[in-house]
Amino acid sequence: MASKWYQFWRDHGCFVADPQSAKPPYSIVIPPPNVTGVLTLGHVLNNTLQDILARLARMQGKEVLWLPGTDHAGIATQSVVERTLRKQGVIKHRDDLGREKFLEQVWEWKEKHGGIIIQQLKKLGCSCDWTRERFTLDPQYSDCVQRVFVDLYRKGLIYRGKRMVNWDPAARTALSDEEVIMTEEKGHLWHIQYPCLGDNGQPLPGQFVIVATTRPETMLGDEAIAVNPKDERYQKLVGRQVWLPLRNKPIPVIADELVDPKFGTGCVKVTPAHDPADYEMALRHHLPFTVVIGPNGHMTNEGGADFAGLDRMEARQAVVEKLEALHYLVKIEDYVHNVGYSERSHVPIEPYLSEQWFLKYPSVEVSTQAVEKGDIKFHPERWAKTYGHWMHQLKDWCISRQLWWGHRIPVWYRKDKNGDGSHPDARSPQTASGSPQPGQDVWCDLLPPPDPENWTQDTDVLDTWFSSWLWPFATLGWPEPNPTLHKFYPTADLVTGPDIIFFWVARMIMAGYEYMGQKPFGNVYFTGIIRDKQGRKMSKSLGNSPDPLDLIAQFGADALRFGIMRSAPLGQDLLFDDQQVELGRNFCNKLWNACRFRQMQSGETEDEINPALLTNDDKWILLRLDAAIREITTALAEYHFSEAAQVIYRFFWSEYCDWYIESSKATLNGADAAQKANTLAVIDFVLSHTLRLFHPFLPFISEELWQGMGFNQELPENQGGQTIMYAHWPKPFDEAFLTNYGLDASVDRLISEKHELIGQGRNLRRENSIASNKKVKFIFKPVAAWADREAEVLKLLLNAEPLVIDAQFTPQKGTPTVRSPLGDLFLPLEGLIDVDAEKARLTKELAKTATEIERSEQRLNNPAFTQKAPPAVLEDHRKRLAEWQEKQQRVQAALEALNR
RNA sequence: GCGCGGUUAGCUCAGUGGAAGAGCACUACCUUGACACGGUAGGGGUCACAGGUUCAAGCCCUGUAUCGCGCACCA
Repeated sequence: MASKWYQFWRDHGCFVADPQSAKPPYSIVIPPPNVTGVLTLGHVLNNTLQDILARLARMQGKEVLWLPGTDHAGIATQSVVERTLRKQGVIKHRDDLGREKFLEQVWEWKEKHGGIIIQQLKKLGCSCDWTRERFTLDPQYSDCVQRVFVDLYRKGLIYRGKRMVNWDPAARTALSDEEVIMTEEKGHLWHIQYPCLGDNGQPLPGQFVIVATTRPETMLGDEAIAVNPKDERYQKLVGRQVWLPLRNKPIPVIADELVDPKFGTGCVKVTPAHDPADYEMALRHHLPFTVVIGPNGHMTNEGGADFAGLDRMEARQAVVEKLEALHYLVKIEDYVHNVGYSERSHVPIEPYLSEQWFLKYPSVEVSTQAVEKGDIKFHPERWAKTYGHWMHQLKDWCISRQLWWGHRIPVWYRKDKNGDGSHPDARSPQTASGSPQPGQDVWCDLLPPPDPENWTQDTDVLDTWFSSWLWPFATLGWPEPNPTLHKFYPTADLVTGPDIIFFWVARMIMAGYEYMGQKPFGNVYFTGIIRDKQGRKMSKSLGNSPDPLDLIAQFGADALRFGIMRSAPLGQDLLFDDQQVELGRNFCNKLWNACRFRQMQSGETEDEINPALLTNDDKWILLRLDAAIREITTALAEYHFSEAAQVIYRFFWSEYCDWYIESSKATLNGADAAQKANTLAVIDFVLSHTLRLFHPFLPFISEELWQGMGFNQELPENQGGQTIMYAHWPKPFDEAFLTNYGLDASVDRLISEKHELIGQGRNLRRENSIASNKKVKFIFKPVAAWADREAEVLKLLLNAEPLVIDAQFTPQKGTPTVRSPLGDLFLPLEGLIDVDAEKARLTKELAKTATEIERSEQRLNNPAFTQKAPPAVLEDHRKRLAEWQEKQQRVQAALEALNR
C-alpha cells in the first residue's frame, strides 16, 4: 500500500515545487545525510518532523519546497572505502593507488552504495522534491564551495599557517576543535625527576626538579621546565638548566605566567611540539620544536633510537619502564583527566604542528544578533544561549583536511619557488584586488593558473562542513539569480540535532548573511537525541540501534512515524522502545477498522448534515472535532509535535471510537432511515476532517482511506480531489457554523454527565460480578423526559436487556443504584445482591465526596481566597462544591435505602 | 570551574499559578456484528529534598542532592 501511494504522488508530481506559483513559499532544506550512510532512528525522527511540516504547509496552501540531498562526508567515506579495499587485499594503503585512482574507487563506491539512504527516506514517506536532489560534490555545488573559498581568501579571512592543530593519527588529518570529543578518563600522573645542573653543566648531587605529567612519552620532546615567575620556591632555578633523562641533554628552566604554582609540584615540563599550551610558551621563549610523535602516531627518530617506530601508547610504557629503571620515576598517582578523542576515528587526538588553512568567521556580529534578537528563532529557545556562548568566543576554523575525498583547495604554488616541497606561509592576505597577479607565487582562483606546468596545487581538501555551511543557498542555484532561489530563500524551518549546532547551524547562519545578505532560515527546531531503553546513545558498536527498515517492515512506516512522534518530547532526549512503534501500529489498525465500520454501514447517505436531525452525541463529537482541530493546529504551529500526536490519539480513540461510534450504533442499528442517513453524514464529516488532520503524521494510511472512502470524489483536483496531500487543512468552526448546528457548551456538559452515568452503571455490573457480555435488566428513572433514542444509547452502552424507563420507579431495599444529575439508574437483582458489598462501594464513594467537599469548603471559607481570587476561579470553585454536595446527597440517599 | 537540562504512577513521558494526566505494564471480566493490534471496569503518585513568594505552587524564587549534556590550555 505504501509504495503504491508513494509512486502515485511521484507520478503526479506532488512533491515538485513550482517557483512560478502564486502561493506563498514554504521551504526546508534537509540536513544532508552522509551519502554512504544508512537510515538510523535519528534520521527517522528528524525527517518525519520535516515531512510533517512540509505536508502541513501544502495543506495550508503554501508552495512547498523540501529540498533533499546528501553530503560527501570526507573522512567517513574515504576511510570506509580505504578499509574495504584493504580488506579485499587490493591495497595496503591508499598511496598504493594514488590520488586519482583512489578517487575513482570512491566514486564507484558512491555510485553503488550512495543513495541507499535516499531510498530509505522514500520508504519513510518523505515528500522531498527529488527533482532537486543535491550532492555536495556536484559540479555546481563544488563551484560554489570554490567560489566562497576564493572570496574569503581575497577578503583576507582565509589564511595558511603553521599551527598546533588537532591531529587524528588514524585518519592522518587535521580536525577542527569541534571534532574533538573531550572524555573524562582515569589515567595516571607520573612524577619524574630531572637532575639540576650546576654552572659547569654537571649534575648537582641530590638536586632535582620534579614534574608531573599524564603523558610521559612526550618527555622525549621536552625543551624546558617552566615555573611561575612569582613562585618563590623555584626563583633560584630560573635561568639554570636541568638534565633531560633518556635524551641526555640539558634544557633550560623558564618562568611563565601560565604555570599554576598550586598544581602538582608547580613545575611543568614543556613539550613545544606536542602540547598547545607548551607551544604558546615555546613561542614566547623561543624554544625549539622537537617532533617526537609523527603523523601516524608513532615515535620519530627525534625521540631517540630506543623508541623510534613505537606506537605512542607503547612508547609510554617503554619510557616509564626506562625511567623507573634509571630511578627517575618518583611516583605514580591515579588521576582523572580529560582526553580528546577524534569524533570520527575514536582514537586519542594528538596535538600536532603542521601547516593548515584557517578561516576567520565572516558576518559574526550580524549572525550573533540574529539569534539574540529573535530574527532566527530556536526551538526550544534555550539553545540560543549555547549558540551565543560559542559565537562570543569564536576561534579560527581549521578548514584543511589531509584527505583526497572532498573539495580540493583551489590554491596553486609556483614550482620553482618551492622545490623542497615546503610552501610559503600564505598567512598574510592577498591584495583585495581580485584575480591573482602575474609574478605571484601563490595562485588562488576558480580556474587553475594559465601555465599549469609551472604550478602545483595544494594537496589538501576542505572540511566537509566547509561545503555544507552553504547548503541553504548553494542548493538553490546560487550564485546565479534564478526563480527558485528568489522564491524559496530564506528557508522557513530547519530541523536538526543540537549536536551540530556549531558544526552546521551556526556556520550556515554566518554563510547566509555573508553571501545572501539574509538569514538562511527563520526557525530552527532542535530534536532530541534518540537513546535506547537504558538511556545509552545508539551506536553501531553497542548494536543497540534497531534498523528502521525492519521496524517499517514489521509495523509500517506510518506506525513508526506516529510512534516516534507521539513519544518525542520537546527538545528532550528520546528513549526508544519498540513498544512505541507498536502503539503506532495499533493506532493505525484502529483507524483502519473505524473506517471499515463506516463502510459496512448500508443505507442512504446524506451529503449535507441536517441540523434538525442532530442528536446530542452528534453535536458532541462535532464539538470535540472542533477542539481537536484547534489543539492540533496550535500545537504544530508551536512545534509541539508530540502534543499534536497525543491529541490525535485522544480524539480519535478516546472520543470518537470509544464514545461516538458506540453511541451511534443506537441510530445505525435502528429503523429511522432519515436519522440514520444523517448520522452517516456526521460520521463522514468527522472522518474526512480526521484523515486530513492525520495526514502529516500518517501519510500513507490517510491517503488510502481518503480515496478508499471516496472523500476525494466531489473535491476539485487540486484541493483533495486527486490526493489528500492537497486537501485543505481543517479550520476551526466559525460562529455561523456553530450556530447553524446548535453547537454550544451545554452539549458538552450533558454528554459528560451521560458518560459518567454509563461508566458508573458499568461499574455496578462489575461490582456485582456480571460478565460484560451478559445482558441484564437496568431501570432508569430520569429526572426529565428521556428520548427514545437516548434510551437506546443507554441500553446499548450498558448492555442492558431490557432497559426500563420508569419515572415513578421505587427500588426494593438494597438495589444497586447510580444517582446522577440525569436521573437514577438501578440494577435490580432479585435476591442476588450482596448488600455488604454495595454498602462498601457507596461508603467509599461517600468518603470521596466528603474529602472533596472539605477541600472546597476550606478554600471557600478562607476570606483571603474569596477576596483575592479572580471571580471566574471563585465561581468555578463554588460550582464544584455544589456539584460534590449534590453528589453526596445522592450517594447518601442510596446508602440509606440500603439500610431501610 | 562555568553554563544548560532532567528528577511527576512499576516503565517512558505530558502537564507554562487555580480539582494530579496519557501510553505501556498490572488486576478482574469479556472473542458481543469495526477492531483481541480489541472492549469494560479497576488498582497504583508526600510531583527528588529543604526553605521562601502567593489567597492558591508539580508549575515562580533561593538553596541542596542526584543524573545527563555542553563549554573551559590546569600539566
